[in-house]
Amino acid sequence: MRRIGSDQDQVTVITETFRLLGDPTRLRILLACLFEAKYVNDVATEVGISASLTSHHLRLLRAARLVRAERQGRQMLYVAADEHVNGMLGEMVAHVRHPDAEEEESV
Amino acid sequence: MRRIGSDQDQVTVITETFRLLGDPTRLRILLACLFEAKYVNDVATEVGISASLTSHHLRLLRAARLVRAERQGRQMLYVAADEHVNGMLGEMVAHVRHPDAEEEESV
DNA sequence: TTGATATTTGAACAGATATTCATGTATTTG
DNA sequence: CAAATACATGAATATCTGTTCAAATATCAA
Repeated sequence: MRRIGSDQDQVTVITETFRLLGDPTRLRILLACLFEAKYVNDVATEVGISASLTSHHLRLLRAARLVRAERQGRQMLYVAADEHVNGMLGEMVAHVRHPDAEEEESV
Repeated sequence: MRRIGSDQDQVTVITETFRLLGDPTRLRILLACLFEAKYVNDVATEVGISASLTSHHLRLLRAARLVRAERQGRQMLYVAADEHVNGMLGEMVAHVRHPDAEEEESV
């Protein structure tokens, strides 16, 4: 296995990407267009927020290459970027669902 | 594949965990005790921060079950929790290293 | 017990950030 | 052209969060 974290810049990029996923609204936006491409307004409606806020978040997700964008007429199609995003979310779900919690602690 | 994100509470827990990984200092702490258990002071020295700050972060990582703790005399051994953490970091690294960036954009 | 080491905890502050609202831009339709 | 639709953008703000410092706790040694 390759050592992770030896590169300083890489840690910066990684944390930036994790940080983006660390907001409930933004994660719901990403999940909304995980399996199928969607328009901004549809995402906004599905998540239950304004189109403006949706656009703000999509811009950040796009800059981090977590979603890709494509114009269709006057609408914009957004979809989750690559399969690593999917895999990462899968591992995270597996971690959260982890059964053998030797000690639970309320924050 | 199982659908992700249908459960509201699960999204909350997942974002909370992602948020913890989204801080450079905290991620470096986690990386420091990824492959071997380490004492707080050693982690602090390795990362280059105070023991106090290290302890603050380790408490959060522990609450999210990202690390496990074990007392050894008057020292505390911390180590990354399960293999999902490793897998998740691997997928994230793969995403960041992704070659086919169709369009780069500066934030 | 007293002192030293290792870690934890709490409060306070400074900086970051998600959200809202108003405005601007692009694209299509009449 | 003008009007309408769909997004994007910028500024302002209220909240959150990482960090520091001081003090507390725990464990061991003498």
